Amino acid sequence: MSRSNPRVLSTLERAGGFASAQEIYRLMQREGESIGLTTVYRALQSLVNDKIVDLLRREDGEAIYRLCGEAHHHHLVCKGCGDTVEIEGGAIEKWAKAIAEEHGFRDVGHTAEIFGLCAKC
Amino acid sequence: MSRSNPRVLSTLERAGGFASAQEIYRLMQREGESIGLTTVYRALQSLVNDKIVDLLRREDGEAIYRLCGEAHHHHLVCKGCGDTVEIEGGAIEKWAKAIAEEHGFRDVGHTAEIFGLCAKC
DNA sequence: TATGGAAATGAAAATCATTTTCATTTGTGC
DNA sequence: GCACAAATGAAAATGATTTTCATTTCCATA
Repeated sequence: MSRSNPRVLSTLERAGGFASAQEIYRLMQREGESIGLTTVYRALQSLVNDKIVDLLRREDGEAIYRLCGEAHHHHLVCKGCGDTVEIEGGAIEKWAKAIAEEHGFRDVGHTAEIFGLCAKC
Repeated sequence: MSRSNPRVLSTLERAGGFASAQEIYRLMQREGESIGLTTVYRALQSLVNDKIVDLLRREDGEAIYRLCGEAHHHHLVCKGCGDTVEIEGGAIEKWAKAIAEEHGFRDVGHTAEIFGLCAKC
């Protein structure tokens, strides 16, 4: 039953604990690992079932997988050059939690991103 | 320039202000409206650009469009039933602004969404 | 050590939302 | 009426994800 392929999990870890199925597949290829795309998808599904990774969505709808418990962070992205800064979101975490509780929600996650023009652009 | 087809907007309203492009298309077909799927997509994109509707994602990644008020707000979305609550984000506005300034960014916007399971699910 | 079946694998095809292309139609000002 | 821009939509392209199915790998047991 457990199709949680350890090579896929380890690649996700190496990717910074955050990547799409396609990215993981490409990464494994580049590293000379022999694996099929189908297997990557199945392994990720299995990891989600086992609650070892979270399934989120990018803005364009593509599925991205994140290791559970991975300290998650947010991004400050430049609209001009695409430069990205990882930021801590302590304030956000509290805000999300408070709002969710207020409305009776549980099992709560969130996404937050800031975008603008960096100093250079 | 304005491709905000009024028939599409009115169908989205009739659908309860919440539907996917495919659903709107099917609904219009069923009602005997003659329209192409492409036009539905273009009209929705245009409505999103004009900030007349919000673009969200279902669990499976499909885009769903939702009528929204003018005021900038955030969403608390139920992963189970898709129920959505519009929330004020005063804290977020300040946080985003502060972080952006700290890194020398200007012309700043942000996105933030909270998701979880609502009381009913 | 064989062997039989269950689980895992992956290539290729299928699916499905969305976007692009491009030829045609519609609308508007002159 | 006429020219030209904008709108339309059918069909093809795209891209992520899932399904199919034949093959391979494991593993327990004879």
